[in-house]
Amino acid sequence: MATADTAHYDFAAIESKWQQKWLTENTFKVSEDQDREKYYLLEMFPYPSGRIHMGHVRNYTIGDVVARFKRMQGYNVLHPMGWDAFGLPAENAAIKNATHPAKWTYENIDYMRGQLRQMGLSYDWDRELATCNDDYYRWEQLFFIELYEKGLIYPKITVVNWCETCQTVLAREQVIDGCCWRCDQGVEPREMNGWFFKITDYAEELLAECDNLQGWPEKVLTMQRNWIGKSIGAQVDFAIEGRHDTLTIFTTRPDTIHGATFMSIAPEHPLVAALTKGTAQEDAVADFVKRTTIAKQRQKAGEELDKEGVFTGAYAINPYTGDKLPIYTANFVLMEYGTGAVMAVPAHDQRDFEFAQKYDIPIKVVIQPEGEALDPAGMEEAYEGPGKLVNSADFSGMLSEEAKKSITAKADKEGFGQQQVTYRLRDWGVSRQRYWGSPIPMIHCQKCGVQPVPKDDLPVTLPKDVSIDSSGKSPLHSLESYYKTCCPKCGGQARRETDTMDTFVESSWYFARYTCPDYTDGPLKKEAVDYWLPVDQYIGGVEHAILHLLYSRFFTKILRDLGYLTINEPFTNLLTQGMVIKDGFKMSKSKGNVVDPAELIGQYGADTVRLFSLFAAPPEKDLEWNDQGVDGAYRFLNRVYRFIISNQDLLKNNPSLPTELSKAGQALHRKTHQTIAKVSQDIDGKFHFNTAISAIMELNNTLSSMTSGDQKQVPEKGVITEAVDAILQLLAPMVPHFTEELWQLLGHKEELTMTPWPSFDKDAAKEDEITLVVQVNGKVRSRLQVEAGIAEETIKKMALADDRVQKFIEGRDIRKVIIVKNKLISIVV
RNA sequence: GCGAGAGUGGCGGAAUUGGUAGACGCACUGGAUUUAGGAUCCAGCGCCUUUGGUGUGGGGGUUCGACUCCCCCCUCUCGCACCA
Repeated sequence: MATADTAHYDFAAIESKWQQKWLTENTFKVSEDQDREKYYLLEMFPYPSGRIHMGHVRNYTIGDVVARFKRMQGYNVLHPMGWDAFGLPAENAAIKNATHPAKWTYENIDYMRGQLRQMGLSYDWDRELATCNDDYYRWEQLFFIELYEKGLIYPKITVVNWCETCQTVLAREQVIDGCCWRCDQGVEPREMNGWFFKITDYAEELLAECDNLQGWPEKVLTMQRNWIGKSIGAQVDFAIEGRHDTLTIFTTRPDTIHGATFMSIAPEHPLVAALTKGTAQEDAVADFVKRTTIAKQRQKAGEELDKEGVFTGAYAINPYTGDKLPIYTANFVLMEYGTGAVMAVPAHDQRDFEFAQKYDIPIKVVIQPEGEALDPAGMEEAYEGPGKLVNSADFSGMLSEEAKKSITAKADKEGFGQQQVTYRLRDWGVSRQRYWGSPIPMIHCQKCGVQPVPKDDLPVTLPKDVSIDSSGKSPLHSLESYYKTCCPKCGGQARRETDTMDTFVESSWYFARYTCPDYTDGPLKKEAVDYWLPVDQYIGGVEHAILHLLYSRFFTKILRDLGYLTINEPFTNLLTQGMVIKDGFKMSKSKGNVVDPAELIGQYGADTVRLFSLFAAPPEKDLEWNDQGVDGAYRFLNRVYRFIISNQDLLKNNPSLPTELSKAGQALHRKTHQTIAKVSQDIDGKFHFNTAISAIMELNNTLSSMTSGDQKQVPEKGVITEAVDAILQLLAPMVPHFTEELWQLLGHKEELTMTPWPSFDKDAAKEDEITLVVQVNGKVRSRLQVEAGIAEETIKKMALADDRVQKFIEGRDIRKVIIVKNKLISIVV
């Protein structure tokens, strides 16, 4: 510890001292305790990329403040940490550095664990887990098999983006202008067999339960709802002229069906080839399909292709009108949504309108908006709103909403259609042709087909003795010792599935495994999950608003249905923290605006870095990084430090509060309790750490100005002690090392971590003197110092007699006087 | 295009059952102290034509009183994006 006249506190010594103590004493270890109320606080676990960045610092600081705050409030707080350790970057790093993904990953974990400890985060390190360990992923292999048995996992052949050079499948975002992001070679569509989770079975529940997630930001819920994308409409079969098969379409506007003048189907639709085979159109259509496929692949995100299509030569019959409608294949129809085919109503759908104009197809109005008469000849765009039906046989005269029901009912009754609910949500494809992931526990037998690995044989361990070459190809596909196996059913020779699981599978249930990370009798220990789950507060970046959070919600529901959990939703409250920005951009290596937390911690200490990241912005907003702001945080801590050091003797005997207080004593006592109230409210549930810190700064400013040399009246020792204790207690969750050290220095026996959060005295916080604002015609003209609760008549007299007020009311009629109790008096002249 | 959110000093941000706009901090300016300081302390700090006026993206409205409520418009950020 430094001496009194030193300007800076010795953060390095203090921080390592307390970190050592927390580590060796296992201070934050918790277990189930039925007598205490639990609080499960979780931050999204990191990918072990190498070193922590500012985003981590911010995320984990926010979480740690809440954890420490709740602990001081008396909760049994579960606050774990682990590693989302599988994934592609490890393979890329392995190629680049000629190492092994496992080595790279475990080294990163070791390094980053040290960095997190340097931040003074209050984790129960006994619960640390890494998803690349087989004692973790073995359980998701078990889930996989159980879900397969329940029919919630199935294999499907899909078209994927395949890079022949790299021998791998590419995700949509890895295809850049139709080429591989890594080798820049052309990407081709390829049919591949993959495993799918039937998340669509849960679409309705996932959607409905959004309404119950009151602790989630509305923004995230909206994104989830849109992603699930429920629409209610009708499915209708159109007969195809001269053929026995039918064309089934989905529409949300059955009310417009009498206005259909053509049909459009997706280029990939199986009927396209069937309808044109051997006809004059065959070549033209095939050419169009090929061109469109390429164009779609090259299509950049956000880009819309010009509407284009080609006539197939076939006609569909509108079951309502008997009209013969030409069937086009069009580039804007999506195979993956609805049935991949739509009826086209140019008068009431903008896309169809544009298409009809281009190809000179008739436009038929069947909806008339109120007070307007649409004329097909004069229309410049489709009318998509509601209205009254016209040209619609028996349905003419109905309003859109009624017509939707009646028209669908007719289809249902006559057997050519029915009401249909459609979701945008697709089943979750989890197969990855990657090495560094959890093996999919399936076996392919020529004779018996697909067989799950027997549960007793789990885990299917990812072989470590492989080398990763620069091709990017997973070594598992050619590793004979791995894929060569026996069929569990017939015992014959069989091939093991060589794909691994999407890493999102691991992160979909880790929060549950934290409750019993060492449990070996199963994935989840009932007593542990029942006590700890759900997570009370989850904190992480908004970039996970859709996928990770949706998959976790889905996993919670399937684990419930498998009997492992009893909860419906994993995260009661969600806080999505903003990004860390510098010079207007998100910190990134490519922008060159990265600030390394390690350097800052070395320069200022963890407490300062924590304090600044809390103070600079409220957590849900982006944080603009400012090096000078860090200085400010550091200066504040030093001011507190110097005050305590220089008043050590006064504070050390821990004087108690006198019964009679001087005026100065009363004022400081009041400010202390007002600050306790403000900080408690700001942290609890609101997470307004920035305003909490500014309130503590105010208290500190009051304290130092009241006790500086030239004051006539200084507060009593007991009041000063109370204020100093409050400052340390209120700061404790944010700057834990700093406050512990000073707390100990002041002679407190119990660690601050274990000390209850201070309570505030309502009476003490009450103001007895108030500044009353006097307004004339809505403008502030004067201020009055009055006692609280003074009579309104007295106030009125005082205000009217005030010199500054007199100037503005002299010689005018007073029309009205409005008094807002303890706030202001407004005179209208 | 659709959906959500946001526009307040030089900067980060405070303040909304309508009631002192700019808390707290950064930067800046002046002073003190110091061998020196990027340390510390004191004072000042929205703008203007400063006994006053004006000001929370712009315009209008309600009100004694509007950052806050209502209407119109502009800008920015994020998400989705040919979803039939």
